[in-house]
Amino acid sequence: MSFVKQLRNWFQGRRRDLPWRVTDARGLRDPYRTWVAEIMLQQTRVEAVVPYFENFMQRFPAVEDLAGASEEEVLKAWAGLGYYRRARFLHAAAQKVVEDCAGQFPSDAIGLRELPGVGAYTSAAVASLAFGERVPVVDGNVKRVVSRWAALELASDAPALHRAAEEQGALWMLELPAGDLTAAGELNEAMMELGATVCLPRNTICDACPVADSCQAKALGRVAELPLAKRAKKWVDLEMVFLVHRVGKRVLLEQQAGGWSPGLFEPPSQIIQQGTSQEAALEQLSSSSNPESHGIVRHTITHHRIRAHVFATKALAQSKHPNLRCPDDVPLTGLARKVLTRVLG
DNA sequence: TAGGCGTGGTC
DNA sequence: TGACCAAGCCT
Repeated sequence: MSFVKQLRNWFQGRRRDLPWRVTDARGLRDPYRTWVAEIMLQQTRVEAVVPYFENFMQRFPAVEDLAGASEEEVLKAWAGLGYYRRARFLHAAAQKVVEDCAGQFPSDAIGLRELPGVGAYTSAAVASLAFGERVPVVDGNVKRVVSRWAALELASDAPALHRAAEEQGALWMLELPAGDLTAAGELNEAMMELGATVCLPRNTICDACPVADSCQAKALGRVAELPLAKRAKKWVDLEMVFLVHRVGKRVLLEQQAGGWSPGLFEPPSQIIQQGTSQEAALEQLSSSSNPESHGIVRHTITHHRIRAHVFATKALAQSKHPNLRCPDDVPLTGLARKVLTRVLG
């Protein structure tokens, strides 16, 4: 039996009963529900999505309800799911569908791709599941399955693996029986279901795999190695001291000349060099009396992991210092915001 | 194109 | 415990 037939047979026997897997008489799904589910599922586990999806559908049963809601209402229904930009895009896309398309979703992947927040994955998922279009989806699951099945020596985040999965998926689409509107969506979901329940990142369950007999990685005993690990970030750990001079509501802020955020403002800081002490670094910043410790804030920027020791003092020698600013008046770096929040609340 | 975005689960 | 991951997208 072919890969496609084996996979479809397997999936038909064990597809999970999920609230967005509701089909009409033709076996197709409602595009609105499908779209909302796929956006929610981005980088988010099925179990986490289910209650949010059901609540969302109750609150916004149709695309017109979503388009007519306020952004605050939408964000409230999204609160806790994370990646909140998804909710704003979802809201904007609903308004676009209602205003520009009379409430009708574009019926192919190319058209769907025009909606904000809808990328290569989501457009293919909705097009295949709601419209029967024969386009392959490529997500993390599909890439893992393909990389093992074909024993590709590629990292999980390599663009070449994404392309290979797309090409292989397009070939599998060609094997589907003509005239079957449900086949493409079913194959796409079967690939993802295989990756999510059997062909796992770790502890892969090859005994339960319907295509183990044609899997190259299994034949080579390399399932656990593929896809190759993405190159680990070379983190540089940095220890810093920040001193926040306060005079009333104003704070001493220095504009960055270079560094990570040229032009932005931060309180004076000092990197604690290897072999030197926090106290020594602090003395570089202030000759004034005992600064008060406000603990440590952590921040990550590019490949640096920063632990910043935060100190504050109200005793500034001359209160007419030119660099005294209201923090709200100047652009602050992300790290400066964290430091100031720690001191000022 | 590499990094940022949120949260919860796993080891 | 912290690092890493999970149905991506945008800039």
